[in-house]
Amino acid sequence: MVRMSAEERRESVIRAAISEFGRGGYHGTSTEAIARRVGVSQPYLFRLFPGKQAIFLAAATRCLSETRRMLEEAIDPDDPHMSMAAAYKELIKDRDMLFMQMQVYVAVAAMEEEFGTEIRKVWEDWWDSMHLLLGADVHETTFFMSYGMLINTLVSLGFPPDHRVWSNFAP
Amino acid sequence: MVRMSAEERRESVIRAAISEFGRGGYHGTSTEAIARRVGVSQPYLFRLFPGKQAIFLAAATRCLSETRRMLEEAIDPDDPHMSMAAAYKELIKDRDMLFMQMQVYVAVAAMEEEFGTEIRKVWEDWWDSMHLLLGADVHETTFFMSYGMLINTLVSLGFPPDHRVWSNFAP
DNA sequence: CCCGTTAGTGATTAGCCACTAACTTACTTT
DNA sequence: AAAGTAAGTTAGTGGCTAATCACTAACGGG
Repeated sequence: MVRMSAEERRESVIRAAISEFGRGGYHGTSTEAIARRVGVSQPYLFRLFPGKQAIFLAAATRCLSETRRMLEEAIDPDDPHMSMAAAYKELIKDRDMLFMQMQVYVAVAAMEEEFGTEIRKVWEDWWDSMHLLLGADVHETTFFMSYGMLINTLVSLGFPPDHRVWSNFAP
Repeated sequence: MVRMSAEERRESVIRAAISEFGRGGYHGTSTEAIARRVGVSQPYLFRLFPGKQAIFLAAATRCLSETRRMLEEAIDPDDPHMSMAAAYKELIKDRDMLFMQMQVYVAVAAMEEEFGTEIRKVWEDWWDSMHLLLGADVHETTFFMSYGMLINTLVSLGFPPDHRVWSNFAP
């Protein structure tokens, strides 16, 4: 048994939660499954977090801000178009994170009052950050985020990279 | 009590399922809830469909092909860009359908083997149809579908129409 | 080395949910 | 009107799950 500080454990829980919720969604994931992945008993999660919703919310915000951070690092403001491809390629690598992103969107749709306000804020910040990086051009920003969302969809649906629906992304 | 033919009932079930699954997702929706909305006892669903998965799959394919049909009707091949806005506006009206679309994507991600093959086929057909309508220009098609997926996201997240993340869509 | 604090567990429970079996009600056909 | 068939119900079961409670093991400071 490895003892950790509560803060470190919470960190592990968030990472595990991103993977588990990413696959099963909010309702399809049991706290048991998360606990198992962390390597800790299920009741202990409720000492680290007030409830399942809190775990999901922590994982959700982490997922979005982490994704944002990766994009910020990958984009070159001097040549946004060229660096965009590289940025997306980076994102696609982490399937768990990408699935979780989609789960966040549907979770907000389903549980507006629980998650809406907080998640919108994080997403908004992300949008603003991209907006600045891309030269504060609304068309450019919308274009960029659109592509991201389509990629999310294509990955979620499991289309192989050589499928024609991808044809615009690998020239 | 209103008696219907099994076929008519199945139709009602599919419509109810789109609404219910759209909100709760696969795991967050009980067959009880669907039955209640249809106005029928819960066990009877299992006479109309072999199981919950079958209901979801029927609702999922219906949702995608219905969405496709609406777009096909709304797009004017002579002026795709102008008609696109109108097409999307039409789609956004039916929140249940839009939410269901998102739920389909995450459901495929989570349950590849159950839904993957069938859903990919329907989506592929949709993509091909748009591709033709838009003059078989890969850039144009990708652009179009991208915008659609971003709109899905923004609606799911519940951003009000006057929010800046929408600024590119209401010129 | 002891004792307060912090990390962690085992057992349990109330509620929910997909699915089954056995039965009833209503329409149709002859 | 009887018999057959298709639409629908009531009652029930086994499995799972979020959350609680009472408890134990390990660390660290004086």
